[in-house]
Amino acid sequence: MAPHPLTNSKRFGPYLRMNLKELSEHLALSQTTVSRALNGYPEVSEKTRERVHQAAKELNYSPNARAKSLATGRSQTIGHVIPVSTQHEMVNPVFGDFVAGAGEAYVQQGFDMMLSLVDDSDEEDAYRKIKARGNVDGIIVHGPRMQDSRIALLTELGLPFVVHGRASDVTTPYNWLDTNNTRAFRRATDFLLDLGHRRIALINGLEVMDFAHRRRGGYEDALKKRGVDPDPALMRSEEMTEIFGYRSASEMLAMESPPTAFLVASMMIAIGVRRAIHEAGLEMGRDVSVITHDDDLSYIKNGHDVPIFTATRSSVRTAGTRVAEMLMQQIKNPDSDPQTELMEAELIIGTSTGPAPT
Amino acid sequence: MAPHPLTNSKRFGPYLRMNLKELSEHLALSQTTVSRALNGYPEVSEKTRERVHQAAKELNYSPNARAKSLATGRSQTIGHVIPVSTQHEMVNPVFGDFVAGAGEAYVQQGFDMMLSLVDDSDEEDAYRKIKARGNVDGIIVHGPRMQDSRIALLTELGLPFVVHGRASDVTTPYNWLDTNNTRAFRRATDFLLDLGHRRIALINGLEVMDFAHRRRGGYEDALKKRGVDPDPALMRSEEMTEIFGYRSASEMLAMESPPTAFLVASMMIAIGVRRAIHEAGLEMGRDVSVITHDDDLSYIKNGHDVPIFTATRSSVRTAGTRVAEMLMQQIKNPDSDPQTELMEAELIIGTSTGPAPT
DNA sequence: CAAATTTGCCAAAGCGCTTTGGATGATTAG
DNA sequence: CTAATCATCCAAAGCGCTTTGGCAAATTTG
Repeated sequence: MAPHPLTNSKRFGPYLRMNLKELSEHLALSQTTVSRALNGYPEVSEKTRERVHQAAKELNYSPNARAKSLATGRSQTIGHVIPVSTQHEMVNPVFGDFVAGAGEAYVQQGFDMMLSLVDDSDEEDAYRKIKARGNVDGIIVHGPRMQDSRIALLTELGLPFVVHGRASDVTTPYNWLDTNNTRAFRRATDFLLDLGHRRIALINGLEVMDFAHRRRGGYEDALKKRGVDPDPALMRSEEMTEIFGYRSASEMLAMESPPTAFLVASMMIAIGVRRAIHEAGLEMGRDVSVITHDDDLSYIKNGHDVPIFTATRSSVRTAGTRVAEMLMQQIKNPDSDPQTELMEAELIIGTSTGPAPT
Repeated sequence: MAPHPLTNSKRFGPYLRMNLKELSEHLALSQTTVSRALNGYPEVSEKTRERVHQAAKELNYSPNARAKSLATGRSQTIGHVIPVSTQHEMVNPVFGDFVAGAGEAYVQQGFDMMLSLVDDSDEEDAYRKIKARGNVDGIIVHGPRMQDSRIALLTELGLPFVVHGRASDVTTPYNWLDTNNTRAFRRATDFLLDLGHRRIALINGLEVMDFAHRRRGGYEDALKKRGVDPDPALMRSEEMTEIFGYRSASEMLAMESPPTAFLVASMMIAIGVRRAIHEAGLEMGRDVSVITHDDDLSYIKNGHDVPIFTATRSSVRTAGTRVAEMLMQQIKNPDSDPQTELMEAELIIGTSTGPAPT
């Protein structure tokens, strides 16, 4: 009845954009055959397939992703959902490396990557919408908190997902990949205890975040096991900026009984702590020891050959790749059991630690 | 003839997902009317519109984005294309802030954001494919080089785009937003010259990148205008990491005639330079001055109340927002003339600069 | 050499939406 | 009271692809 409003001249830019119909007419074949040829189905002779591929390349044909996705029900797209609230998870330098790692995995398997900023306040609605709008086949959940309602919601929605991190309070099984934060910080604390330190400060990330909560757990575990009482005056928890590290350390170093060592949650914090130590006229590694967690970020490397800081290191970029692979696997095989993966951090020894001053 | 393979039970997860047909049957209305009601067309009575909205909310209906986009020819999605080559632009901490800023603008106007990693080697093919696949309405070009073939290509393809930065060698008009890098570094250099510094080092980003090239231009301009010959031994150019800053400064400070001031291209470099200065037993701001460019990143703030470093500051997050807005504007109004915007950086005075030692 | 397979291709339906060009009944004008 | 005008709503086509079920022609089989 009605001609469709989008005429060719409107749809195509100044540059030609082929569609399947045109390509098949050009080849004097049906759309079916061309489609099958391009998608590697067996019901087409090698000669024809060759011809089709040739023509597709010459005429610069790529199938329209939206049409394809509508027809197949799969979008070949992964969503990364970034919670935005007071703090912006995304601007965290860690995010860049994570996403870079994931991106590599997507490219390999022909997936696209979509970012969505979601406000904490209408989280539930947002995730429902993502499902309904249907432009992703699955999502990666960033920044899990200790108790995170998103996991139950997504399970209920039946939208495949993998969590980067875990939510301590969720007991139902789900897909996650996490660093063994507890163990890393227990080891780091042990290392400092072995060096004779007893007043060890913890400068941590926000402890609503699951990873920060676990790190603190490891730290306290280790202290208690040696009969050292965790001192609340030596613990801070906030967003992991340089300033936060600087301020915390400055203030603690000014205490009557200052810490002799700092265990901190990120390179940025560590850099701030180092500044505070210098400013106090002390030397790092001699007067005060520092251990940091190191996400092995490309732009904030912990030294080149010799590490600057003693650190618990775990590559967040590798994590990104693995999480992406897990999700794509899950999408391919929706009935498979939930996968989990725990990455161990390695303790690398730099020049920022030494025996406790006597 | 053939029933479609995707049955309801397969398409829907365990959770109900409404489509337009079902919604309209539920309301005893045609799909046309429901569609018009939801999209605010006038040919529908207020009472009906009300009913439709009500039902949509109750039944948790959101239109399928892929179908909608196929029907309208618009995808409501912006692509961010990240060149990956030796270095990974994306992992640059700047990227996180930029994308966060852009993301906010997208949310406002109901756009989605898609990231694509594109290898430099098959750039042309990749951009063609992006156009053909048609899942973005426009793209944002990151990391422009001095001569950047992407601009001509995209213009030819007729795919709306905005460049974050500029390409010096491209003379045809196109949409861009840039910081006035030349001016910023000229001012910074002038500032140091005014303080009596004559041996001023430049620790720059990769100079194939347009922004770095311009910064160097500003620096050299200022020097020459005062009759100071730019000394190649005082100039370095590489990826802007902490290590690079540290190494460059260490080496230069060990020269026979070391620089008395450093002009550097990023906070990370500056932090490395500071480390080198401390390690050399010098004091920043007294023995050696440092000015950095400061992108005002959320996680690498240049001090709180009092800036640490004297800096040329320009918020990359604001840039992200503006670029996104420009692109959406351009998409809405494809025939409008190319827009350009030049952001001025402000010079903020911290404690890292002082008169040249005599 | 006829019958049973196999091979290679095709027409048409369907994915879920928008939009065109009516149609229908209510309202107003002549 | 009839004709013209509106205000609402609808059927159906089309966006560009995949996939089902068929159907000739070529090949193999008995």
